Amino acid sequence: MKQTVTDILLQALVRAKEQGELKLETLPSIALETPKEKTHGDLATTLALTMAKSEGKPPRKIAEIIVKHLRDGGGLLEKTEIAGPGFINFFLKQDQWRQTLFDIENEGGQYGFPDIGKGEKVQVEFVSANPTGPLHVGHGRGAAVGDALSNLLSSVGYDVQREFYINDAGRQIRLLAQSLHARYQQALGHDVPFPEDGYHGSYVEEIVRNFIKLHNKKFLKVPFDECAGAFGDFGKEAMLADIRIDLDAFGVRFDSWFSEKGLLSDGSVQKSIAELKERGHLYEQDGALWLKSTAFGDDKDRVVVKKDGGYTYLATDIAYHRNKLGRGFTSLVNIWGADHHGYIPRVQAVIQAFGHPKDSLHVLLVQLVSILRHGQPVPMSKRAGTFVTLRDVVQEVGSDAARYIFLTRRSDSHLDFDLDVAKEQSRENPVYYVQYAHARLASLSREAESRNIKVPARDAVDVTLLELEEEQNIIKALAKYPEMIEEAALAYEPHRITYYLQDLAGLLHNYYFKHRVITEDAARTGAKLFLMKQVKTVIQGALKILGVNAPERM
RNA sequence: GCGCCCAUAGCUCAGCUGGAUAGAGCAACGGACUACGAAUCCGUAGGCCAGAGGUUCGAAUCCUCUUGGGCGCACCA
Repeated sequence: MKQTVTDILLQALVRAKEQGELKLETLPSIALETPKEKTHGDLATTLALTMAKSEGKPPRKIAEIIVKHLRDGGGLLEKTEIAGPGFINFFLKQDQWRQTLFDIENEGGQYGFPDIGKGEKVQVEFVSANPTGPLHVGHGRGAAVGDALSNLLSSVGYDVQREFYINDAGRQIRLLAQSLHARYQQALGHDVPFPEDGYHGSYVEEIVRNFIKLHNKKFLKVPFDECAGAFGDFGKEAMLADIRIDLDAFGVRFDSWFSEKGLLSDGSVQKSIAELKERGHLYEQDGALWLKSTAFGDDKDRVVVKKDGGYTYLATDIAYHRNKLGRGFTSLVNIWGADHHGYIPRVQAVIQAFGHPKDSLHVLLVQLVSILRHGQPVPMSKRAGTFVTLRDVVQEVGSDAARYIFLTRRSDSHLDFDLDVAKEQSRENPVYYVQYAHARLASLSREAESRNIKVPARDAVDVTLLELEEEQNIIKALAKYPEMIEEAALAYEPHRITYYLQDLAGLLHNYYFKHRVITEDAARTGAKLFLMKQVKTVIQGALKILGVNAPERM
């Protein structure tokens, strides 16, 4: 619809040029928007305003010229008017709007998902928590955002892979091993000190209990350095199993679990470094090997191989991103905690050092989540082991509420997660507000069915009977859905879907409260049921992207 | 000290890559259940978009500075 109007405008411009009324040295890009104010029409363009300078004419004058040359072959437009300083407002014929109802009827769950990806391979890497402790709410937010984004991208035609990067190589795992070792000794009666910055959570003791069941006192007299691997591996596997359980309960599944350790053991790191050396992006200084990342906009160069011969974290990340690029993704999306933002220029430098454009990597930052109870923040400290886990939250408020609330903000803004609100079953809780709209519609169709009233088929419905203002509003909202989806996908902003849903649910509730759907008027009832059916389809599809259930009953 | 992000109603936040009179929810106040689900709806009030300059037909949006917050600045992971 938007495209058609754009075409009409373009043709008008061409005609105006032919008749010498406009200079049109460069063809302007035509931006159409939907005005907030209804009296400003259904679509509007600022074309005349933007052209004013290059044409050397007052914008209203230009608008008049354009409008004069408009030819609406398809009978799309009801009227066109010039307003304000030179806006051109288009009023569409009602049929145009109503057509969207048939579009939804025809396309069903596919409605609103244009194929913009065209099968391009995209990878979304998210959560990637260290397997040294349970997932906390911050990870949950990352999981919700990553999963919804993946759903969104794959719905618009991208071939999406979801990957979890396992940081299983470094000091963290060693620290976990030390913590386990200490608890192991303690559990078996040896009073050994607990490592200074070890993991204090009670889950460590639980892992140790399982360890003892398996190995008994086998490692009691073994020096730590000789059994670090055994403890580390056991701990890692236990934590990963735990993480999978939590993610599963949260409805998040990964296509791929990628181990950092593997990059070291299979020689990838060495190969990557060799390649960068060949490309001339590495140099030696002070006994260390540096990446010349400043060449790509980083504010300082970074060490890759330390003086002592050890690799930095960047070294494995170089290998990891080289590996990703080698898998043929045209676009990589990394979802990171916001505290890693300083790391972005470094990794983008890596991408470019391998000869890929900077923007083939998109880093989405996810801000921290503060948990509130009764409006008061719940204190969290990782050191003291008192952080709120994702498991706790999902158990308390449910997966739907948690996921939805995680997606009610832009990912890079702080989020206050109030447990009491999340459990509340009212308008204050956006999940219920939207789910209730869906359940209401389900209830409505049950009601219609019980009265033996059927939703009419597409060729048996008279949608011109949908004349009420509230019905128009709903239809327009439905027509805007594909646009919203496309924008959300291109901007990597799944939160837009929650806002859209709240808006649509609001329109539905408003309408539903004011007007009866099922009446004595059979034709009108049919048209309304048809409309309601399409609303339900859209709500259901949007919730599916978010990974939230669309209940038939609540 | 350098860099990144943020500042919008009392609170929590949207604001669609510069558009027309800045929007929701909560809280406050006042209303609506003899009909398909009141887990809902309607109304009122609430703003110098942190401040100051600039860019232009037009700025919450872009640029500069100031103030006030958050976070990064390792041969840690």
